[in-house]
Amino acid sequence: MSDVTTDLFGGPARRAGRVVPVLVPMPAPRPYSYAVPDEMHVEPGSVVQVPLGPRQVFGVVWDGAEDEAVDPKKLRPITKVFDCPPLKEEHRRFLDWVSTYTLSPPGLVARMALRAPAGFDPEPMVEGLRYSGILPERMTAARTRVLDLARDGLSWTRSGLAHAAGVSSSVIDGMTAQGVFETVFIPPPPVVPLPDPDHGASRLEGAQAEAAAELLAEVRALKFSVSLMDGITGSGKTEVYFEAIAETLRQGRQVLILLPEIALTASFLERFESRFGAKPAEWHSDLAPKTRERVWRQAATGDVRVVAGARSALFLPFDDLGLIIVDEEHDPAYKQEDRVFYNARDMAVVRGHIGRFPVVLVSATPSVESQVNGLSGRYRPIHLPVRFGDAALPDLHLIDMRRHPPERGGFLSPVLLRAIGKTVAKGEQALLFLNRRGYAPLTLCRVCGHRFQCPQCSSWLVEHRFRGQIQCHQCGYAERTPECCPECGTFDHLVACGPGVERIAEEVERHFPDARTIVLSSDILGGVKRLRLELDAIAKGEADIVIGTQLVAKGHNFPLMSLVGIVDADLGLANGDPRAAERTFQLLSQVTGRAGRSGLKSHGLLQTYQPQHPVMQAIVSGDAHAFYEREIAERERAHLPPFGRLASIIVSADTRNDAEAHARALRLAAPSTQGITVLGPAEAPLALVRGRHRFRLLVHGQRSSDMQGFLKAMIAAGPRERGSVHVQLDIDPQSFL
DNA sequence: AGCACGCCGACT
DNA sequence: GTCGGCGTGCTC
Repeated sequence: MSDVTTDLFGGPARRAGRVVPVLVPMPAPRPYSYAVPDEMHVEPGSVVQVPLGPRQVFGVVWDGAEDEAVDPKKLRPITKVFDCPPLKEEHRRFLDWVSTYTLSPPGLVARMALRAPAGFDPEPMVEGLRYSGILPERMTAARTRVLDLARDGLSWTRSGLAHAAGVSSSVIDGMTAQGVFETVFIPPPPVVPLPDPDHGASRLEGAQAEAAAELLAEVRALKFSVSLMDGITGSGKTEVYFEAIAETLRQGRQVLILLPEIALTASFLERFESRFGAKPAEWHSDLAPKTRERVWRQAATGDVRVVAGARSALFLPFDDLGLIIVDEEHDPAYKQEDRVFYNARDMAVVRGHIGRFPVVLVSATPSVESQVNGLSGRYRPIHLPVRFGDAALPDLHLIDMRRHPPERGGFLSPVLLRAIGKTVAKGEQALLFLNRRGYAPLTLCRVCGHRFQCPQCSSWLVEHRFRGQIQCHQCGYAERTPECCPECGTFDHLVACGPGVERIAEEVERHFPDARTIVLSSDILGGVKRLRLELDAIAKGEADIVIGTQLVAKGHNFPLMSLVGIVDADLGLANGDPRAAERTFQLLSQVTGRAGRSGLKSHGLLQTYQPQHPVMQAIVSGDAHAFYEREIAERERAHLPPFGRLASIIVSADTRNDAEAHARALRLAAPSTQGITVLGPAEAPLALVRGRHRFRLLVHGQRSSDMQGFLKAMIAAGPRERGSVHVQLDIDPQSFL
């Protein structure tokens, strides 16, 4: 190989001591410099191993501005270059962009693209067999079947051939011993078979066909675009975007389907398989290490055509990515809130822009900012109405709790109780939804008024009667339920305030002692396995009344479910979160959508003290558009995203006092800034509550450059405890691409 | 982010 | 006398 003239790092190589920048997985502000040993070939994007302090780490050879000379005495040589495709130019620009946008060190962003230790070297060849032309000494029926397959001269794996011929592998071994096969080395099999774009194509009609045609046109245009596809559950969004995937596959390009982690279910994969004849490669946090490496590598080589993954899949080193689908685009799980703070939905848009390919955002209840982008024409809106002849939507009604109060000590109104009774009597199922785990969210002493509070983070301790514990849902602190008040020592005067699912179950059992009642919440004893069993049991009709938290909102179909009761539809409306109304709308839409999917005439009843609230009105009238319009206007008034003309800053910290203190300092650091919102510990994400002296700034605004200048000044001037400032720019990325 | 170094409290 | 908590500083 010729050397000097092909040096990719500008000009002839200085033979003695070529130096390249390398991004290492630590929070340095820029790449470190390493010496390239003679005879070693590296180029920008090469995945390498380098010494860093006392250990060896993975890194990526970078490019860009020449960095100032580093003390040559510090310079150490690259240990090794991995034999894998270098990260592509567009991938590197993407990582740079994410680093700048999120104000995260580039090395930590690059680390997300290298999350497959040991996947960087090629997989070893697999030992295989090929027919040698020699016949076995004696023919048997089993041997004939094997030879019929092997005669084509292609290579087989030992177990693959045995399986295909329907014989045991000892038949193969016997033939091998007689020289029927010669050993060959074949490339390892792909992690998933190739998907066939024309495998299970179904004919789409009406609105679905029109929507698919629009997406197809975007794919064929071979350029950047963002489409926002909305339509309620059952309107066939998945079938429509499958058509866009098929077209991208026909172009020979790769596809990424982003899903919130919990939506990556077997049922989604099966749906994909029945359309394309093969499963997509999966990518999520609890993938087996071996599989993880293979998916990483095969995405890089192009052997994997479709990846369905959680947000981190966005950082895979695709060979030729041609389409990203972001399903459930409104889902907050797309936000990563530790180390590098980013929203995968927005970064997907950025990756599409850099790679010049289409991105499709999909949701039954789009986020307000995406809706705005759809309305303004920045994203192309595609609306799917309900298909004619489909199961009717549930018939939804509000229960005004001021007019139909529950009996003393209860939480279920007589109207809802009557409806449950009727449903159960018909042999159908009722779902009661309350997004609150445990028995009661607050316990207090009736004698002295003491309230049980978390000693670590100061939120209320939630009683879990079934486990005999009081727990902090913020930080995980738990203790045995005390029998007396720690303040005044009085026994038997502790009182539970407010309902949780366990308490609703108690009330239901009191009214319907003969009904089979199940409580479903994420803290269920027996974990995910038990949960799956319970869900199957419910689907088979082995329960009459199901009481569940938000985990019943997703996915599962209960064919016998004909009543949904929302115990407290107002819960979540008044928690200080600027997205409270939006989140409630999304959650309640999902839950009420659980009924009415079976052909049974079904009903939804929402208990509320605020029947006039826009969320309640939007849900029962089915007029989502009116809700969005109002919500958008509301935010415009409050200078909240996506319209904040001035920066809007949200500070959250582990105590409300800390948050207030930070906010005061921010006002001092940047007096022109308006709209500082302070969130207390209840709203602070778990990760931040756990680490002490950490706070988070959520900055909403429209222009990234302004935001960043402002933030840098503020960080320099503001209070900073051990450098642990985390910043999330919750801005529309398109406005400053 | 890791990891070493270093300085004060309770224990095999 | 040591073990071990986490504060501080460094890595091309």
